[in-house]
Amino acid sequence: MDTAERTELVARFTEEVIEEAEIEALFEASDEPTAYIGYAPTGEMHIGHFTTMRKLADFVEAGLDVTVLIADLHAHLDDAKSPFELLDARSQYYRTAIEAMIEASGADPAGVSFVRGTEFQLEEPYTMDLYRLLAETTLSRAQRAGSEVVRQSENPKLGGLVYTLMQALDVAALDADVAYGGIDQRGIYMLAREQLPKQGYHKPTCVFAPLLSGLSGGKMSASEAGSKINLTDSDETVAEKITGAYCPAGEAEGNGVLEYLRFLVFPVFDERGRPFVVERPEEYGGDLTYEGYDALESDFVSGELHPADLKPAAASAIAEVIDPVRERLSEEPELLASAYPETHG
RNA sequence: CCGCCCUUAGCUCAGACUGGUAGAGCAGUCGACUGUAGAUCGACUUGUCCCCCGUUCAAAUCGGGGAGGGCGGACCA
Repeated sequence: MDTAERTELVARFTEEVIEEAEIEALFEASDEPTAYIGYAPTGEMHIGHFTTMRKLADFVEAGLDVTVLIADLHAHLDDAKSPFELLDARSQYYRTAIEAMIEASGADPAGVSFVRGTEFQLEEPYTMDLYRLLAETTLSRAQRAGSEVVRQSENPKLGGLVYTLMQALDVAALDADVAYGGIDQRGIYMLAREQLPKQGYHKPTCVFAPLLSGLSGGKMSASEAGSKINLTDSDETVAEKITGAYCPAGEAEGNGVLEYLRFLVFPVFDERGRPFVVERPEEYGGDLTYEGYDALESDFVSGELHPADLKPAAASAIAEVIDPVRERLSEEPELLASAYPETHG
């Protein structure tokens, strides 16, 4: 694979890359540049995480050395979303779920390294850097950088601001050439690009995944069960949620069903060499088969493909993609039970 | 250490002064209408009124104590 192909693989299905030329330069300079993505083990993982994780398969295939950070300290620093006592359990659950998603995406999870925040964030080089950054960053700068990531409340804690600076520092601590995450992470990594060089580290290249729309329209909401599909949802539950999803005919913008197909189902089906089939009554024109997303979207936008026909097909495809992850989690029910005692205990 | 304020439905809050066991908006559920969903109509559901004790025939409401949260003041050799 040449540099152009590797770069294209890294950049596909992303929301933004800063800067693509830097990716090319990385591949030119090193045979195996490093990339990292961090997750604070807070709430249960869902399909949104899956679409973001799926890209790690692209990274691995492009020859990046990928590290996944399980940011356990962050999980508590962000408004104590995860109590200290549950950090171990949730970290284990996250790791297993993420490995399952990577594997379901067609990559070997053994090729991805896992690190927990507490393994290095309490050590001296890191903490000294943190204090330096703390001393040099204004409240409003940190506030702005983390506003899309850290929980915003009427009475914000200092932890949220420290969280933001720590994440910027994580990039350097893990020696990552590429910082990857959802587009909501943009503010933090822009701070990293701005501040890390001042502390003698290199400026990280950033790759951002899109944030998918919720099934009820608008943004996906963790607190709204019907707006997202969980990794543990049964086929029936997936079907119910997709059936109830906001899905205006002919409209691709903000259409969660189409987005799930585009960013999750098609890439995974493509990896498996499998087409996406829409079963449709003869009355409406009979079955349709799609090899790629673009053809489906143009049929949908033109009105050729009706939401009522698309939904059942999308539901079973999504269920199929999620299935191995759900299986994996159900093999070890104690993972979820101890990570979320209130809901799975 | 001192003082003041807040705590009512999943969420945001009204009701408290002038005691009679609780309301609105949003959310949610269900119908109607669309070959999906949404929007729009129509209907419906939801509560340890933060906890304990007391006054009273009767306490979300009054009195005392406590918990949690917020704000301010003081202290600064």
